[in-house]
Amino acid sequence: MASKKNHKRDWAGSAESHDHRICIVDALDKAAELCSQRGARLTQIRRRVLELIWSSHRPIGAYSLLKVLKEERANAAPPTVYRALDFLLEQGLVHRIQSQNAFIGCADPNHQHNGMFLICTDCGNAVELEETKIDRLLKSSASSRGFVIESRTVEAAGLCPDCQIN
Amino acid sequence: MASKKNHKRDWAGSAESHDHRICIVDALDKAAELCSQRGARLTQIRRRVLELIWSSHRPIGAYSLLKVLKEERANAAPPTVYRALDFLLEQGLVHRIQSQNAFIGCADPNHQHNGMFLICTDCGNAVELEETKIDRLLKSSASSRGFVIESRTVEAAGLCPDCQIN
DNA sequence: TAGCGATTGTTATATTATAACATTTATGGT
DNA sequence: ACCATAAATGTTATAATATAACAATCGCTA
Repeated sequence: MASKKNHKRDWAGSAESHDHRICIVDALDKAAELCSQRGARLTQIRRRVLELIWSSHRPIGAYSLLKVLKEERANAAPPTVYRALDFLLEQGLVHRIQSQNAFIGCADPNHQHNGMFLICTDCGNAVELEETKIDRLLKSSASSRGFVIESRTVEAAGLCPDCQIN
Repeated sequence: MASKKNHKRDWAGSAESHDHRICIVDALDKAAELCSQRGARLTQIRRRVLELIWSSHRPIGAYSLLKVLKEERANAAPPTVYRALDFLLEQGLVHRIQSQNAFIGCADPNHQHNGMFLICTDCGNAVELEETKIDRLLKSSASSRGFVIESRTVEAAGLCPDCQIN
């Protein structure tokens, strides 16, 4: 009957590897600080959406966010979420995972960058990499064809250490 | 009045850099050969969808394909296109461009691989790279975290040589 | 040529995302 | 404090992408 596992235990993510509550608080604090420095307004909605996104290390979709928001704010609608996401993306506080049409918190919002991710196909968790070498290679490969890169998507799917055990 | 250019001339793509008709014919021939070898059926619909995808070097969306198909086959519907796309993706004859929900012909269908692309934000053309170094780096970066990659997406957006001129 | 699996037809619907316009809220200048 | 303004949010509608489910047909082979 091949029961499909669906880990709560987390490689990147939750109780067993770290206290995720701190993860969330840190992310929100840093976001508040950055927005303040930039004169950008981290409103209630935006802050709450960011918090929801940080509620796990799994990318989360716009309509999942909406579902939760609706319980708290009866008039939440798709634009409510998408506008908040637009803001958070602009501020570099979250990244979009193109292969999933979903969103995840940025690990290092201090400097603007496109994320680079390892995404577990089993537990769903994602970790952000910073591999300057890959960017350099990609840039030089592009350059050799006269192409100038403005942004890029790098997403790898596979099995995280925890999920390989099974 | 900043008129928006929209090149027909092509870096990767059409009349000025190569005879694209040959491009299409080659792709279809190779697809037929591969499918035959594999005992996979390149039916009329599948062949036609592949041909439409190869009609330019721009990634094309499922509903653009559908629009054309409908002119030829009154009963074409979304599943018609998506099934053909599923087949072509399985056979490695096309790649999905995640950042655009669109599809493009595979430059080298002989060996199964995920594509790696440079996509011009101006003219829309895409070229497929093969950078084994990037894959090696990504693999080793994943490996150092105990992660095993099964597939990946690498897409860079920017300006192709032609479109930088303006 | 009967049976079977693969392919296609058909209808309906799920999921993701944006357009357009109305209303409310926050903020700086006076 | 008050007003003008821009920014943010509310609201309704719809566009764009993708899949589910079941029926009909096709093509191979036993």
